[in-house]
Amino acid sequence: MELEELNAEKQLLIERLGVHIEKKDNLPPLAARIVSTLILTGKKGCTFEELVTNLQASKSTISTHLNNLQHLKTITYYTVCGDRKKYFVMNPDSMIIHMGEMLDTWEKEKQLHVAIMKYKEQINQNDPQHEDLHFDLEFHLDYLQYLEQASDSLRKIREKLSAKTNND
Amino acid sequence: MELEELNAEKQLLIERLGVHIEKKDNLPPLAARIVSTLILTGKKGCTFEELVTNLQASKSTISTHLNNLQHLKTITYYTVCGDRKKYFVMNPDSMIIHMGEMLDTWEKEKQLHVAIMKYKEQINQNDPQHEDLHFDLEFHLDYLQYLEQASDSLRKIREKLSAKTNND
DNA sequence: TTATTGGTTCGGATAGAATCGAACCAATCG
DNA sequence: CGATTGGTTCGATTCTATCCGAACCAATAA
Repeated sequence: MELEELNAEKQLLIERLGVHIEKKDNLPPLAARIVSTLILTGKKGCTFEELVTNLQASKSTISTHLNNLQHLKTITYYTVCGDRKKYFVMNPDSMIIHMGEMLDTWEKEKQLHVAIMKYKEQINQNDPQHEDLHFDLEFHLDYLQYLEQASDSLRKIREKLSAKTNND
Repeated sequence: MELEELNAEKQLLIERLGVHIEKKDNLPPLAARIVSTLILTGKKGCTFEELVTNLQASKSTISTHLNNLQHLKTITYYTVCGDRKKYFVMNPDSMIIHMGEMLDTWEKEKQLHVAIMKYKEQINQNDPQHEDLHFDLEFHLDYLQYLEQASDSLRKIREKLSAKTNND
């Protein structure tokens, strides 16, 4: 049966994607499984109950992680009239938000490299002999350049996604 | 005194860089402090004893982390004749190695996105009505493109660094 | 009103990461 | 030889992340 097969495939992908998200975003195992489930379920979303049974976890655990993920702006929910349940879905902006955080991190990393270079230059000047022991600054320059390029690339695709999301 | 100031500056930078490395590379606090100390100390390196006193940690902790970091190829050491001590320094290839790992991760991430897209396409085909609930594949295409661009950028700078390192 | 549904909150069990202390070992020095 | 230096190993300890169960609450249904 096609349907059975597709469902098995889905479970496999949930696990595979879950492991990946767990590492990449530093999330607890079950939080990552929630996210991967929502990604692979799409627009119709999942209810609290469905997550509890599908992930075989306790209500309390699911509840806590759902709240955390909402605070992180990773997920949201919608409701339908005459139905008390919440339908949880991925936040459509989550990727854009995540990219923004990445850019901030890289910005701070750049500032750190600049600060380190300043320190190393002073040391070098303070000790003009022992040139063999002088700090090598080129690495930091190269790394800064890399961060610039990566940031540019990320900024571009973020703009592109932003435009799309706003058009909906 | 200039020297005092510079040393204070160094301690601040060790802490600041340490926190950053701890998060970025997912290392234990003390391992990250070892790495940041070595980065800010440079070619002359640090001895076991210096690390123990400077980081105010136990010998066992320092020993364990030094061994782990060597296995991770993050650090190495050199020795001088007639001196039993090891002088620990950053592995000059560590950045290149780290970039290689990053590229591998991105490659796997790409494969995951491809697998997910295949799954979603099948679901869409299997259910031609309910177009409103169909999976949106564009995001994955955009993300794949981003990963490609980022990989290219990273590969370029890796080549550049490789060439330099080999010329020494 | 009572029962059910959908969900939250809190205390505690468990497991694993990170660090330490003390005993130990191997090489050199006097 | 005995003492010191440079470092390792391993068991104990501390700390924290993750998850669970049970009690609880608020809204709707009957």
